Amino acid sequence: MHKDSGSKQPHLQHPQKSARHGLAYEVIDVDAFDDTVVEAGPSNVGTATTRQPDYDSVKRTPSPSKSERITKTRPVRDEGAVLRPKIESVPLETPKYGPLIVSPSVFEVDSRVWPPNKTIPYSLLAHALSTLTTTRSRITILNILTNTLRVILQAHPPSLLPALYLLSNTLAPAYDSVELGLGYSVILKAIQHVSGLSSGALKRLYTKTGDPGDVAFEAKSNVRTLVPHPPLLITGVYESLVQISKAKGPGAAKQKQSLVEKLLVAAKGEEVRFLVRTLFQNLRVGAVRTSILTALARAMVMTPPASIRDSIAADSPYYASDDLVAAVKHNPLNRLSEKFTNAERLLKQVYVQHPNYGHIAKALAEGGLEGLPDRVPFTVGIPLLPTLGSPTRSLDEIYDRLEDLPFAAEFKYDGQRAQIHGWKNAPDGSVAVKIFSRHLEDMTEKARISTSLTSYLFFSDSNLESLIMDTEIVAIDPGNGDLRTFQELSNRARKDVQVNEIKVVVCVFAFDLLYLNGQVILQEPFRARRSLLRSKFPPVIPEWRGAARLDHVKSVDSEAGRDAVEEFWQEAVESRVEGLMVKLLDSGQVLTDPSDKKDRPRRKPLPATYEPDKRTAAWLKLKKDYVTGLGDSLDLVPIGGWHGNGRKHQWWSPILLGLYNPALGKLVAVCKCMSGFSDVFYKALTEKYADGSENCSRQNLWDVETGGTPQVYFKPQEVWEIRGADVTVSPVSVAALGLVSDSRGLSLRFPRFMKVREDKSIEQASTPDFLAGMYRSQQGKGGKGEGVDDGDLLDASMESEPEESEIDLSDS
DNA sequence: GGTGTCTGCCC
DNA sequence: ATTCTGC
DNA sequence: GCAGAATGGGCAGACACC
Repeated sequence: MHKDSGSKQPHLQHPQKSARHGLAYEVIDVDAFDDTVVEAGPSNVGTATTRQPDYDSVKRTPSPSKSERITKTRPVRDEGAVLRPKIESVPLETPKYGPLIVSPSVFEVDSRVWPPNKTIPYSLLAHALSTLTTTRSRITILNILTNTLRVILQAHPPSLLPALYLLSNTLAPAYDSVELGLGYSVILKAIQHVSGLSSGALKRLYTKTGDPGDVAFEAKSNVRTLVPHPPLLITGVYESLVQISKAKGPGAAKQKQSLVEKLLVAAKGEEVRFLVRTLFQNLRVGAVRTSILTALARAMVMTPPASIRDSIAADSPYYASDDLVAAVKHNPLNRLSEKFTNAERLLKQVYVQHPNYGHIAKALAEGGLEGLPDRVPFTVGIPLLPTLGSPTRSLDEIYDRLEDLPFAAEFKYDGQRAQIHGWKNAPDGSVAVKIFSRHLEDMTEKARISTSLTSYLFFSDSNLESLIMDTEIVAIDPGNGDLRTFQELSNRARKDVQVNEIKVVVCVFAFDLLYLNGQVILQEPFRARRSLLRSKFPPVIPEWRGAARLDHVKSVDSEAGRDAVEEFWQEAVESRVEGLMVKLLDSGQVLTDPSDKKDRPRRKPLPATYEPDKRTAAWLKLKKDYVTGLGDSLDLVPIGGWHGNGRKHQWWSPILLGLYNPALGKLVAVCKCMSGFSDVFYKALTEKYADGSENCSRQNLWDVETGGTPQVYFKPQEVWEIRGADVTVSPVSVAALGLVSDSRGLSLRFPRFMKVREDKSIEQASTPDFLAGMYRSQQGKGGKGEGVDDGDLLDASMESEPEESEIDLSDS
């Protein structure tokens, strides 16, 4: 559910026929049973949660059928070996857990609850996650996670890796492309099947809670299982998820659903909530990745696994002796925090260069923290997390932040980030290439053409042994090399790419070099890395027009003077690029607070090294659409909305926005928007358009034209300024339909709310003609390449383009 | 076999 | 991607 | 300033359904 809740998702709008396929269950009328029925019993995990089951929405179901009201579900087939403990028997009762929400210095792993080498029940994680939801304090969150991992490290180290995956909403390293292939549809069918509730009841629960895990928890609290299930184990749940990910081919959806149902049937109490959140890959407990790494480091400091305990040196910078732990109870300001800091820095450094929990968990079990970077090293073929840029809003701001430190300003192309690895294999000298996306997915196959280019680099330079390059892959015109749009790049095939069937020609714009011939060069300043990149890898324009080109990003250095930089920015604005990336060339020092005008302002070091996983202040991005007056602004009317999820569940979010079509006197939907609203604004908005009030209806009362169907319609009455990066040709939008394409409308990329236009009435909102003009004006820039090429675009040359002054309505 | 739905992943 | 929020 | 959360448009591919 973390992805989309609008028209693309059913959003529980289409009641499902009650699913009775897959694993056969008997749905049993609850009235047929009395309290003597064997019950799994409410688990005693999650004592910290304050949520209580609320049957309201179930009771309010209009004339519920018996079977959908309160039911029991009895599995009539074997529950599947995956969920069964394989080695030793595990007691059916959930263990009594002590509180995890205490300082690690006073927390003790209770050996009565946790005898060594017993597999750990999933209920420990559910308990931990449930405890996490009671706080927003970073310190407390870290304490809870640290204590949880200490239990695992002491009692059953083999559970560590699956626990890390379950806590981090992942199944495998990103570059291993393991996917659950589960989403809204399958999971809700499974919940429906297991709970026996109608889809209408689930829909009401979902609207109320805004969380599928909460829906499952409440739905299942109505169900009492007849057969007590052995407890879910951390290892077992993880294995089940892997099973789900492996279901492929015809019948896969049913197979996945059946595996989900087995998990749901076996889950008790809070386990249900977090299991379902895990299936949605959105745990929503305030801990994603950094917190988990930090907690793992701290857990290792305090409770190293037995396998390495004997080999710990007394003077280790990482491990806390029993004496130290005892001392910290009386004097918190001792060296424990120093050890935490050391361990965190070490573990994070290792992870960002080798993001693989499997390798890290194994190395920790075998040798602990000491020497970890040697056992989990930087490795060509394994992606490192990329450096990211911080947004800025003007060149002035950039000069304020970097002062007179030299920098390079580079074109920021609108393509796809690609980290290219290439190396020669030792035995036969064959060349291997891997290409990774910004989020470290392996896209070698999709980027076959860039893979060939990389191989070519090795063939043309026999001294080349290995490389890792940071690049942007951009669609280009094969004839003249003109830049093409992101949308066109997206048309590339992603699987089974045949080199002789290339439809989208690309240029690989290289902008950084991280590794060369066995040498890690992250620690070199950008000037040195760039110089190596330029000298070792000159541009390549192959003769065959379908082949990928290699080029360097267009750039200018600040040493050329501010006028040259200003001019370069103007060039970027006029070309089909997103803007500039400004990068510090040499490490230096900058003001802590550029607006601070004191005599002796504080300064902080600013390294020009490659900083994996950092949104560094040494890389500043300046995008056209951040700059007032340059981006595409539309004045749109809020015409509908959806119930939000998670922290926004009490508000309308996203909001559907419309253009005003003066010819029809009607509003036409363009896009949804969920960004740019403050909580205060949401609150006021949700009150103004209160569900059921005269301003808000389930029916399309005000006759607006919508592509999809919002959950509610708003009475059109106000105008908002909405900023976007680009106008896109949309397969779903009905806005400006027929003006640019007969079959497709127009929409907005990266829409966000700027402000209410108090001065405008809805008749003064932007029109379809205006939007179409904006699109054409955008197409006119940066060469002649057409952004969309499937023949249904209308000839723009006959239409008038709006004057530049008409484009920006943001201020007048 | 064609169309629609769902999912994951680019930005 | 963008943006907001709490710590 | 970091970390986390909510969710935008839009594409290909896999599968479900008819």
